[in-house]
Amino acid sequence: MTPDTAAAQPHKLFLLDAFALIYRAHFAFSKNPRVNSKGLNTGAILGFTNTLVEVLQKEKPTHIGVAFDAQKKTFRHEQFAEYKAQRQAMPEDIGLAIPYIKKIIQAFNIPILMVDGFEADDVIGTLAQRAEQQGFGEVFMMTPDKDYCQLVTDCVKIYRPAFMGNAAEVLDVKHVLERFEIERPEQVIDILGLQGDASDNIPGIPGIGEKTAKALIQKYGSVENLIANVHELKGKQQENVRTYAEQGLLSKELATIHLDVPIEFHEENLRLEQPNVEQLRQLFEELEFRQLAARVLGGGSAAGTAATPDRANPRAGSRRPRVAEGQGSLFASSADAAVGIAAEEGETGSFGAPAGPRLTLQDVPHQYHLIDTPELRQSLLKFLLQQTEVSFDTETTGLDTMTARLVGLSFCWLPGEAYYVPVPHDDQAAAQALVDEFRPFFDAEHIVKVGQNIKYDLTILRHYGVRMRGRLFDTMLAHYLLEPDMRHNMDVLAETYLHYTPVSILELIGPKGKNQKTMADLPPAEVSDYACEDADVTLQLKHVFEPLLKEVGLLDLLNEVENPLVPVLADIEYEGVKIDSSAMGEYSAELQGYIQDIEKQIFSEAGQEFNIGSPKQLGEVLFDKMGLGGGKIKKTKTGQYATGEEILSQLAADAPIAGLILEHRQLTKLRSTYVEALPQLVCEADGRVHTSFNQAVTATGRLSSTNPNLQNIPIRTEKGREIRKAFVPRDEQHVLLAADYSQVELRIMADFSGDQTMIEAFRQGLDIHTSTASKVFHVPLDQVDGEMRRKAKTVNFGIIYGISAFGLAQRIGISRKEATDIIETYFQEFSSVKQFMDDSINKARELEYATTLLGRRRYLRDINSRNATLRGYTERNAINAPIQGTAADIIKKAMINIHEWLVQEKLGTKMILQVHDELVFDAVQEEVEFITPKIKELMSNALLLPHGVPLEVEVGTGRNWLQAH
DNA sequence: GTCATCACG
DNA sequence: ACGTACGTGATGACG
Repeated sequence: MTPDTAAAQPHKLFLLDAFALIYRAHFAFSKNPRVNSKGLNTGAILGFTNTLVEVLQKEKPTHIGVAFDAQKKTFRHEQFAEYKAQRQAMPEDIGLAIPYIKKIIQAFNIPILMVDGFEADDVIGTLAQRAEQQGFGEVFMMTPDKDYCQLVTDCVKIYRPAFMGNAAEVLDVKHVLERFEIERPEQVIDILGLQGDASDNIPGIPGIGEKTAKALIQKYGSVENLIANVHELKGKQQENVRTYAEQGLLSKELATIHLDVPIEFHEENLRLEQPNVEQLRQLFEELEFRQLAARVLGGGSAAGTAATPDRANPRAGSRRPRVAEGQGSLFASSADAAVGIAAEEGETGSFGAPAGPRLTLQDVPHQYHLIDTPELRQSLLKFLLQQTEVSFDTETTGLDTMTARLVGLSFCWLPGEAYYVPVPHDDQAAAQALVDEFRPFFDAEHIVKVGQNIKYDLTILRHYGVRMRGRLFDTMLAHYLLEPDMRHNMDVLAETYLHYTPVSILELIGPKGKNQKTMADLPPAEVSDYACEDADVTLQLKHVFEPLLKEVGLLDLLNEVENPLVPVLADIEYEGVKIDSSAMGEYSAELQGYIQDIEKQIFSEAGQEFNIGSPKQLGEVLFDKMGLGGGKIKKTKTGQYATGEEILSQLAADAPIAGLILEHRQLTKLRSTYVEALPQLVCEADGRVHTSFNQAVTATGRLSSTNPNLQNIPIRTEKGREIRKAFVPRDEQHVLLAADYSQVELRIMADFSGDQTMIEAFRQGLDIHTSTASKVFHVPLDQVDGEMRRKAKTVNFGIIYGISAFGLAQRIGISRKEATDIIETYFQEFSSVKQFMDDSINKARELEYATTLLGRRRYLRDINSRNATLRGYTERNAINAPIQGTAADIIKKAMINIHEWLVQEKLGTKMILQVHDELVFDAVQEEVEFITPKIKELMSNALLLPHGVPLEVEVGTGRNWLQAH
């Protein structure tokens, strides 16, 4: 230790637990994996390196080391054969990542610490203790793992790196003692010894969880002392502790971090050195960590520093596989209409946004053409009409389809070659004329139109009178079927599947702000490359996705359901729904009156004024000031008082204020979310509200609705229902017609399980909840009372969701024992249902996904997880996803068929909403009689269930949505 | 931007 | 023994 450095800067040692950090990083990216152009999953590497860089830059350690677990078995395996036995093999992606991570650590000149027979925590613990004994400054053990809490002292702390939005956190002795409710940090191992740790396969003692463990250690201080005083315990607990005493001691031993690892602490070995910049540069380049490279190595002119290696990248030329399809090219060579590449160079980095250089188009051979004369347009059209498949994209002045104006059109039928047609956006008549020039293309039945989120383009063109014909192929939906729980942003798809980084729109029009530019503010020549690239990338994505879909049997679902649904949804959105704004205004005033009234009462009950809408203030008033809750006060995971429905309902029995708050919540919700918000979303042009249906967000295949969400308009309470009266037909000649599937999900479950009892009930047209109640409570149908039916209904829903006794007990307010009995009886009566649930889980365990009737998949990669909570959640998904997803398949099919029929019959009735099991129509009154049976028929027969359980549809009409039910 | 809460199927 | 029913989106509060 050199005296001068010691004086200048206090010592600060960081010891990193490599595997713990790597695993965490890997799973953080599991939702949107990062894959480089060689197909290597780089999530874990990037996550780990980011964490390392962040700690170096922010915490400025003077000393640092990274500990890895030994490859060989450790002493823990010898002590306890099952230790980590159930732990799954390391995911392959992590295995491949490790060598890179080690190289990066070495390039940083940071020592890697590894001792045969020991795990990283032992190594870190030993070094930390020896450092402290030598009077070294501060030591931080960098890990997300809670086992380390046992080691914390005044000098040795845990550093939990920033994660998923949470800031970095230092845990010191005080934190540990509070969290575990203990007196000395070593007692952490007593707690862990008793409660066990499922993920490490430390058994603990049966019957003891977190709470009991804390209580027992508070009283007895240690596992040993607890066992010595076992006679003081009662009943089952005493028996358990006696029987499993040895297992408890062994568990404690397993949880103990050993501080006798044969490793010396020499501060000079851990001193932070300068990194080997050249090695890092090479590694980052190989891994394609451009932003990170710029941050760590570049600093200043990011674009300048790394542009050279990228341009020299030997793989650059092969980035865009050219697929020889489509025919003919408008230009013989690129010389004719090459668009300014120089402009792009100038643009790069001008907003300061992208830190690293991105691959620019000059890396690849492409020909993007600006088509800006009548002659060129005619020529383009001629070529377009010769194709069977063309991708196209619209450029507009904004994202709001109701107000956006068209700025340009791009087309592509050969990968690498695209055409951009600027539209005179400041002259409506000229714009219309230009669109009309291309009408033969839009009308062409023989051309498959390919697009990314093509519903948007359809809607824009619809405002120019275009009704697209011919088949559609949406790359966003293609990816949605391949990876339903990921995002489907085109730039990310291009990176992942084409290993290509498109020009970001940010680079083109700048960041959001008050002077937000639009495409209309740029010269066509600048928009051209961007627009052409979008069409080009989209076409290439289609060529990647199509074979992938075929391989997994999803191509039919895409072509028969998702793609044909696009124009249906576009029409629904375009049509919109009429809202009676003045009725909303009146109701708003009425609600406001109730709210003020209740507010006064609440303040008088509380004896003070406060913000009722702030859960924080509310919790303080209720529990601190008023002392409600009688001891058992629940907190949320962030440590605030929980004040949810459930809690307040319980309090309402003895504290009137709780009921008032619930009422206040309900009314303010209705006011702000619906009554106030909806009239503001009425479109000026046509006085209607246009929601957006998102076809690619849910994991199960359902649609979702935003802006506004019209799938959650109130109906369950009286005051909420009132809002539905403001949803009205377009005029006196129309009515609202609502068609609902009755109990689709239960019917699907009955059918899938083949349960004869339940199928018979549906065949006979019985009320399914009453019928269930009769079976479960062993009473004749006519003796089922309301209470029994209510319980049976809850059970039926519970089944669909993957029931648990606890959940059922909570929901119908009975004991867990009673709930267990009900479930048991249910499964006796409906034994095939039980079989179906087990089969669903077993099948999912094998495949790691679940499927719907039409083959839609939901991946369930955690179904074999050793984390019981996660596994349980995934198992419930294995049961629910096929049911919910099949219901979605069915109604989507119905929508397509009904839409087609309405168009074909040239009817004036329009479909205007979908609410999962319900379709709403703005129906011409004279057509009602004609369409009602047909809609019923098309919905009932949209798909046939394998065992033939019939689908029933109820139809109603009225002067508003409420009446229509 | 995240959290807690609550509207719907 | 864990923790506890499936799927969404909008809001106001707060940092």
